[in-house]
Amino acid sequence: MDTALKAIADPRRREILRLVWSSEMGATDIATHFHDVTRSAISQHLSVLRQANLICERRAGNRRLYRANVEEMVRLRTFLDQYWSGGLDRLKTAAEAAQQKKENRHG
Amino acid sequence: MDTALKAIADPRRREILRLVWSSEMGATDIATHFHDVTRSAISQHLSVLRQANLICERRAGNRRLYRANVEEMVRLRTFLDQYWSGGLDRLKTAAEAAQQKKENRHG
DNA sequence: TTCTTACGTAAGCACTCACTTACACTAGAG
DNA sequence: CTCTAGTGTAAGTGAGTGCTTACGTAAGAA
Repeated sequence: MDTALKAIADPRRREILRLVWSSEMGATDIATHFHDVTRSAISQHLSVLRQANLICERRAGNRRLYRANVEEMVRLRTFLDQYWSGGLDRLKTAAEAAQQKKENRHG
Repeated sequence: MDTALKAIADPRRREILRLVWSSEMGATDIATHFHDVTRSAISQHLSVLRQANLICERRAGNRRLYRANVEEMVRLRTFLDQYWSGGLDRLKTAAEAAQQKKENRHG
């Protein structure tokens, strides 16, 4: 989970994820999308994303097709959502404490 | 924004944020919460969080009270939400493309 | 003033990261 | 087999990170 979070903390990798989110793409196609960086760098970014389980790889003859692992991204999103809401809940805890007591007495 | 994302990618900093989310805490109090790391390390983590604008600092006599900058965290959450939903939208784009054309002609 | 508490910060170290160049490999075409 | 397109990977580099120890500083107590 931490690995995934660090993986998406990099803007280049987020861009890669966007590229392969809805459609499969070969590594070279992905690399061609970035003009300020080497194909090798992109390949290593793909490695990081693969290790974080954020992308899936499929081999087709010569090529390797990548697509985002939406399941894992949803898990990541859920994790963050719980983190946020956990914090937000604390903000309300004091205010809700009395309220919940009342509700309990009324229930 | 990227700075903030990298800041919360560290579990220790996420824990710190949780601590100061709902209540102010002094730096030493925060450090005391972690038994496997020095007060100095925590101070540097606080620096990172401050630079990412994720915490606010208030001075009270000798002490420095920290609290989470909820506004910034909400901004970060919104940014990620747009990122996720942007990806999910792409999943539906093909299906919706024809639909939207129809709607435009009808409008 | 001196002492203590509560903190930041510089210096150094081991490690990781993003990147490049260079090379190795695999699959198909000829 | 050779040639080429598509791709991973080793090696090296400069920058950044997380940590520690050691020191510096601001605020109040005695």
